Amino acid sequence: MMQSFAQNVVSHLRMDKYLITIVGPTAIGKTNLSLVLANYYNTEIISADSRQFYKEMNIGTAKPSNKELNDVKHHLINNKSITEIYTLGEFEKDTIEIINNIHEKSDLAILVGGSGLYVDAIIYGLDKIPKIENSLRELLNNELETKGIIYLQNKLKKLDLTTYNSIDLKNHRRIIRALEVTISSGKPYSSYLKKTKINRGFKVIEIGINADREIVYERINNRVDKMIKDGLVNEVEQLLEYKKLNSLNTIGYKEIFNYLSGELNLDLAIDEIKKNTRRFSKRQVTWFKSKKNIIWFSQNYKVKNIIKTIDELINN
RNA sequence: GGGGAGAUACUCAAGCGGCCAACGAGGGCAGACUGUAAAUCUGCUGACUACGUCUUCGCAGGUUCGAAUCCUGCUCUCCCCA
Repeated sequence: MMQSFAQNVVSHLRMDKYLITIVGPTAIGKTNLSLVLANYYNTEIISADSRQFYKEMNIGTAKPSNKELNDVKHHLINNKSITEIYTLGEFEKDTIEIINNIHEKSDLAILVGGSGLYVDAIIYGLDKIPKIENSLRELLNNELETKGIIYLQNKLKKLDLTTYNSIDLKNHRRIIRALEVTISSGKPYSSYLKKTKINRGFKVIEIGINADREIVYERINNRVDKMIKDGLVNEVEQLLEYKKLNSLNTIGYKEIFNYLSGELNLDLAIDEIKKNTRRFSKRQVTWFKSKKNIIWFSQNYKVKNIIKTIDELINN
């Protein structure tokens, strides 16, 4: 018995485990590809999409259909309520745990999503930073309102000169994050950023899909039109009382809130959703372009070529 | 037919003799990014053989050292009266 246990350990150690990541701009077809691959490799899918966590948001987040969710086991979709705060750190912890569980059964797990930062948190890891009191962020947001950004900049200059010199000082989000960590932990934010290489115990194969911009834009337009047909306005109306929540500061929702409040007519709101989605997709492309390990496939990709690429990497 | 208002860069819109390649907004393009990330923020946006040069502010002339800004004529648009 001991012997077979040892053998198991050995074979387990020798067998490399993989994480396939699938990234690319919104509406490009990531969900679809992930389903095909999950079926082919008989494995499960983890979502790296910062809005698909929320169970109250459906149409506007272009989640996989219920059928698709049932066909293949999905993780981190509908796992949170819009009223909860789900941090990147928690996402990292949850995802790693899920990947390890999948790897008990399968050599390969799939992470799909358009939230570049979230994917990076899994591939490269986050430095350990203590948890922050929620009230502190509220306090800093208040100070931003009442005293202005210069005040916060100067505060940061005193407390963490390194960060002051390296971040975009016009971006209040960056300043507030640095300040809340520094104030709450008593150590400068910059002292936590060590960029330590993590060892996750699995290898990562990064797959990117993209298309010519006109094609992406066309897909975006079609998708938005379909969301409206599917009842996006009604979905957003149900969430009206939660309008202020961060989770609802989301393309497709904020524009419809503006429609419901009478600031925009519906056609204009739809155009705004399309425009904001185009800009979002551009930001995604900018982010992913800078990632050196992504293997890109263009609009005419054949799934079998992707599988061939993955298999070659695994077998070498 | 008569009277009035106006024509500015991709769009809207300031400028009303030099500080104007021309405020601002929109749109577009490019980029940043370690716990709010579908968020947040930044830069560029007349042409070029680019710390310099060239061609622009309806068109054509004129005044002036100098015009998008003043004058004349023309074209077009809008409004009012007939």
